[in-house]
Amino acid sequence: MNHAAQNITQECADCPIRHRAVCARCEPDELTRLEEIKYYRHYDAGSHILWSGDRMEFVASVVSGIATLTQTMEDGRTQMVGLLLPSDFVGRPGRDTSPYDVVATTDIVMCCFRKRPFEQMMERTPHIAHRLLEMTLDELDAAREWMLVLGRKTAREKIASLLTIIARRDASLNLRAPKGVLVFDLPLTREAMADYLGLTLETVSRQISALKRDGVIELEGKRHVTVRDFARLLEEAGDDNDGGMLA
Amino acid sequence: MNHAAQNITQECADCPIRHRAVCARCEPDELTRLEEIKYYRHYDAGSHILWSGDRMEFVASVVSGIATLTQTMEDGRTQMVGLLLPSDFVGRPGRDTSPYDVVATTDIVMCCFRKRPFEQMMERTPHIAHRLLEMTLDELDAAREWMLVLGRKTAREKIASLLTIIARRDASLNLRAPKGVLVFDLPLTREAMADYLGLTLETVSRQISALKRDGVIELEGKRHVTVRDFARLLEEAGDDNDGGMLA
DNA sequence: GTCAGACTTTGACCCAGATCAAACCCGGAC
DNA sequence: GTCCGGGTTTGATCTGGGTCAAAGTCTGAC
Repeated sequence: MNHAAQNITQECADCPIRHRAVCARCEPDELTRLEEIKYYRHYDAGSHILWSGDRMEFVASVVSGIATLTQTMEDGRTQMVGLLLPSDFVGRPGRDTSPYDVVATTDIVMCCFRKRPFEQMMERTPHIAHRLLEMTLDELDAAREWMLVLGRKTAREKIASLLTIIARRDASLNLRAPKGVLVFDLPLTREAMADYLGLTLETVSRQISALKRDGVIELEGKRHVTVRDFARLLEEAGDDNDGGMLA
Repeated sequence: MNHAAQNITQECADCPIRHRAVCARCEPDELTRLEEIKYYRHYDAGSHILWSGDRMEFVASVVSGIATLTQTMEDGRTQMVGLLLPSDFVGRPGRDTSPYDVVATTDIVMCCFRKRPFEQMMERTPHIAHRLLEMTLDELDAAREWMLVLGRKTAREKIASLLTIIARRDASLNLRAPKGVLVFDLPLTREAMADYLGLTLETVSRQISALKRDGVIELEGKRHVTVRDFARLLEEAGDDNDGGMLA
């Protein structure tokens, strides 16, 4: 488990969903109601949280650890369609089954709410429904952004785009690094990255080596990354906007 | 404008959103309120309905014609991230600007609702908010399904997947064809298909020719398609489920 | 009818990324 | 310490789809 994730665990110890997932504007009594129906689940690295087609009996937010959403074809080709980092929300009120495999990439703790009571609460408190719509729209935007990556970017741009995403996520939690320099651990194996990017693991490895050789990133071991010039990384990603990271 | 689209125009003449977009369960008085704030817009083929970053002052459903959602990189590479067919909904309550270009592919008629009154109505009638969440989840699923297509499928599978989608859409409207045989017009140029599939227009053309040569589809002119064996097409698409098309 | 322009097809060639194969690295079990 | 196995890197080669180029088709204006 990486350092940033541990932070989240602590930050969210009393009420994980307060963090970013559901309750940005919760009144105290609503928080209390959420407290009453919540419980925790732990999964080991590598285990399936949900299989595609499984009945989903809960919605949840990630407390610590990493999970992925993947789709798989009969012949085994797989595509990752989402990455769940601490504070992310999983599950869809109003739907019975999961359309994807949800797999724990690291040991992971989820803060769960049984679906029925959660849905009932949604009906009572419209702003939670509103917040959920907003989160779904964010996910939709992210998915469509990723369609551009998958459909039109080169292998090098794809890697840079992924690093960008992970860096942004981690950096918003990890404020220790001096401004402009981002330090983080890759939460995924080369193979998982490949499945996210529509590449092979060999190509991922080669492109990471190339970015290192060209001074875009520094690597310590196989997972620990330092980015000294985030603007440069964005350029490599073929990204025109900075998502608010650069003042 | 193709025949199916004309059908929709007639079906929806009195209240387009009643069709499938927003109002599946509307009470009569809610329909009346919607009637009061709706108006129509016409766009010519090829014109921009919204530019990326534009302020959106309305939400709308497509009455007739086709539009696309696209993202473009600075160097001109473009990726289509959504296809708007008759009865589809555009616009996101709670968001101010469009993250995508919305372009009319054919002449198109939209049934629009000014955003503010629409949002107010959403607050008054929770089931519309609920329906909107559902539609957004559908879009999210479609986007993620498409990520698998973009990331992991071959050119031939991509083309077959696109035909599958268009055939399903059109077939649900066009009940004249004998069971099992689907007949429809391609609503997109080869270039637009390429932008949807993350290919070049030459590759699209070659793969369509190949599917024709192999008897998967029949072509009359450049746009009119007959599919005699839908299961075969699904197989070519690498798709395991039939989305309920085959009994 | 015929001309212009937009769309499409087809061919020849090339290259980014896949595939196949072999080492390498490193942490944990013993 | 040594061994083992999963993850990673690197090299050699192959190929699907991109690129460049030319020709074909259709439609609508005149």
